Amino acid sequence: MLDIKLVREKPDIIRQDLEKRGATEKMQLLEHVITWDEEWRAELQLVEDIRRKRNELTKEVASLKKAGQDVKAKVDEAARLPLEIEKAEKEVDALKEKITRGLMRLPNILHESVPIGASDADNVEVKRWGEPKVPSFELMPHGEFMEHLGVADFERARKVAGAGFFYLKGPLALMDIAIVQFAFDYLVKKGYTPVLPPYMLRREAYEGVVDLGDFESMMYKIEGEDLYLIATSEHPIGAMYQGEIIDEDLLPMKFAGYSTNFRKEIGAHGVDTKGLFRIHQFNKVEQFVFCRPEDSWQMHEELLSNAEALFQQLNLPYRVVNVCTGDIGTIAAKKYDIEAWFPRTKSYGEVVSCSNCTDYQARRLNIRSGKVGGEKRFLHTLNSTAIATSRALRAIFENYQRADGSLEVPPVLRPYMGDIETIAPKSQAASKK
RNA sequence: GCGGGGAUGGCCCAGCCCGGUAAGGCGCUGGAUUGCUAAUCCAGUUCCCGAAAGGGAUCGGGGGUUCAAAUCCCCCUCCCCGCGCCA
Repeated sequence: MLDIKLVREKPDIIRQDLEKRGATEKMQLLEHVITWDEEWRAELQLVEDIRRKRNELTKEVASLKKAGQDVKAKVDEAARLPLEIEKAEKEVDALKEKITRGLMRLPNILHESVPIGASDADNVEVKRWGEPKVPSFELMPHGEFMEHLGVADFERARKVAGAGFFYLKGPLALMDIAIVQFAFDYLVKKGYTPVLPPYMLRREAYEGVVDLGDFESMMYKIEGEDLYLIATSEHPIGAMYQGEIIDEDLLPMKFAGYSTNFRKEIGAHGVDTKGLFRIHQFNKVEQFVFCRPEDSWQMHEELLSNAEALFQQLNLPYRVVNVCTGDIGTIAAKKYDIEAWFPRTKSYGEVVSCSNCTDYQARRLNIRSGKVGGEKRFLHTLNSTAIATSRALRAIFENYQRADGSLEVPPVLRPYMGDIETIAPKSQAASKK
């Protein structure tokens, strides 16, 4: 959420930003918010004048009573005021509500380095790592390959839960956990605090992290309870400090969260329908940072480099893109995506999303930093995928696929998997050193 | 699910029975003073509008009674303790 004071005092900053985004309707919304705010302040003045009159009369009544004098005249005069107050107050509340809703729909102010563009096609590549592999044989789609190896069962998952679910079995189940451990080991060494958060949040907490109006269509809700299954551990970790004031000396607070994530909408179906690219449930290690405003841009780079390090150690080629105005969404001031190389489609696909939300999320969550009793300000929040096992597994099952129909286990994962080097058809035949 | 106890400013806590300016402590910030990492004293320390003077709001949330509600009445939410159920 944007600061109303920014709207009031420096609307041109916001206008320029919306211009960059080419967001015409938002531009109109901004002008409305400005007008509503003026009206609100005028109306507020009115209410407060009446209230003041009432407060004066109330005091007079109190002192007259104390002195044992007649209060009837004053009481009669005061009795008329509540109705007036109520009327004007309704107006004030309605305007305030409109303003708040408007503010929440206005997007964050972009960092100057965000490229201008209409869609993900205009994202700007800023880095490329690794040699994209061009296989000498025809690769199986990862889902099919997993079934071929007998380590995943999508059919039976469909039978019991519907499309978009999976059973991972044998070495693949181990590999999923191995990826998580591998990522945790790396981040913990870097000073990140591991967190296992609640997998469900109450509506009120969820409203703090996302606009449920936009988001609800992809959320799973528990029937008969005020609980939503989380779509990412970013949400419970962000909500963790809702309404609190954090001592600046404790910043930055860096977390490595792990959870299963639940999402209803899984988007377009296509060749890779069978598999782990778009699913209702997946596992992810997430980085989340609360920091001082002056540190957030440096933290943003740190989060990206952590995620990069994981893909480098897995030896999965990737590129980094700076996400453009048309693709960035409303919350982030700047966003990098890491796109891993998928040799079967000979294309890069999104595996990591790394955002600096500046104070936009913190204002909505009402998380401030400072010395208690001293000056307070909204802190900055950042979030980034460290690694999502599902998408990493797809990349692994393409990049490490062998012509003989087996899979080479990435060396960095072997210590977490009983040192197996290969997964061959018929999972029980997985070979050892 | 049943019974009981709670929710007051950054934190702790008084006020509620009996309606009339939310007391006190801790912490923090600024200042004064003193020859010493300290003590003492003073001021400030929720939010909103306002250039300021000043004003307004605020006691978990919502409604009601009243000239006036932290306080009285009704509804709701959450937390804690015990019991029950349970991995």
